[in-house]
Amino acid sequence: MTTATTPRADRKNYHHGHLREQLLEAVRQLVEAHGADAFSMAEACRLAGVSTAAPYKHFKDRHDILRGVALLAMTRLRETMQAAADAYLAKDPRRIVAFGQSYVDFARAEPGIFRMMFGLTEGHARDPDLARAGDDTTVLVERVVAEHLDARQGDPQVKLRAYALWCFVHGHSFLCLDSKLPGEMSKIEETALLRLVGDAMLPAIEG
Amino acid sequence: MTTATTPRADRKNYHHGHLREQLLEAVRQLVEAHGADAFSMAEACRLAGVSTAAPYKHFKDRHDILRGVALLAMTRLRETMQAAADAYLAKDPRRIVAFGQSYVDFARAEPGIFRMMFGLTEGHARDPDLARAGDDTTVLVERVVAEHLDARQGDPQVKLRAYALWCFVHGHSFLCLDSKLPGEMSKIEETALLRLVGDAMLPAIEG
DNA sequence: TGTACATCAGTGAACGCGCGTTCACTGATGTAC
DNA sequence: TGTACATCAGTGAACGCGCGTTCACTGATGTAC
Repeated sequence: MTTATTPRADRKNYHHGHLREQLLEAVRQLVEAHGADAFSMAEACRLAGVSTAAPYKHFKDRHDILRGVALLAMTRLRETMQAAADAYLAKDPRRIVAFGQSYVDFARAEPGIFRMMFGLTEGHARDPDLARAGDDTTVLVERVVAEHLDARQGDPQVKLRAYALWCFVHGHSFLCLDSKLPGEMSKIEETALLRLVGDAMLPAIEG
Repeated sequence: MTTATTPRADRKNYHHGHLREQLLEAVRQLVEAHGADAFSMAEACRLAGVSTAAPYKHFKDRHDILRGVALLAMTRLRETMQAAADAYLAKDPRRIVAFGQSYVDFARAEPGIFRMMFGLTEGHARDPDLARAGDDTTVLVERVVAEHLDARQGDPQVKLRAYALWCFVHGHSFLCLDSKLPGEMSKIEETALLRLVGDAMLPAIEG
């Protein structure tokens, strides 16, 4: 949100003060604009208004800074999902729809970042921090599904259904970004879609 | 499959004969190995055993050749799915499972290509040939779902359910690649998952 | 069948480019006394 | 409060690199006569 780019000339102090944060923000913008593989350290430095050597005081290399951006985004996504869930009581049927919707909305709002989060294939893919962030999201999904079904969170049936639901929402998000949608899917139809899937998938635990 | 790399030295003739095909194959390998953004024309030329200027007799630029690879892969994926569907009678409940499984199997067998197909964001994303290939796949999914439900293919309910199913399979594929799977999901569990989703989602058209 | 010629798929050398990273350095800040 | 000093976040110049693309060219192939 705060994009206060500070060109070298404009800066008062020799020391930047918030370079780490500002580099992460600059890379976030670049990834969103040009994709994860097209961003360059040089361009990020230009955006942040520092020399090309400055980032190496805060990050090991370009993979490291990208990993940092992905980690922040993961956290942001989870907080968004959490907020969507918190907006409803546990047994409200609208809750699970809003929960899934928040995921899709995030993907649509920040397609470049969303793609990056799930597209890192190089060394950073196996980063423990990123893995933990992913696990946290898994736990959140399982908790919300368990509450929806009024079931125990550890129940294998809950885990299976939570995963199936996540697959659906994740797939829909990606297909949206790729515009593989059949025609154009309005917000209303999307809500219907989410509800259909929720209704079909979730109560099945009793049967 | 046929990876007959022909280094310049080994080649008998001045003219290559199958350079276009061989370049596409070389790029396919490189994309699979290093990702869509990491492949380089130069490396593809080395693989195919020609000078770096040769490709420009067959492709406009690097985007053009990447688009060609994506198009071939799209076709290959659709044929695989078609074959999976053809292996069962229309009303066999195993058919829809095998159909979805073929999609996931393709993603797992060629993760780099699969990622590329759905990750092109630059100019080629709006390529008409690619769009048509995507539409063909949509039609195939809708037909198989319609046959499974013994319903008319144009039925909006069929379209909706076909899309929901595709979302699920697509999302599962991506999550597999990213190893976001809860624990390790064996082939058996995956079949159960696919069947669960099919059972939950597809008969719902009557209710 | 033989020859002249148009075509065009290949060559290889060259270009300019922007990149990631390193280096010895500089100067602001915080702390010990 | 004043001074000496360690720390470390910044600088800017330089490096080597591989890339995408273009160029004038070469030589194999197919065709018209």
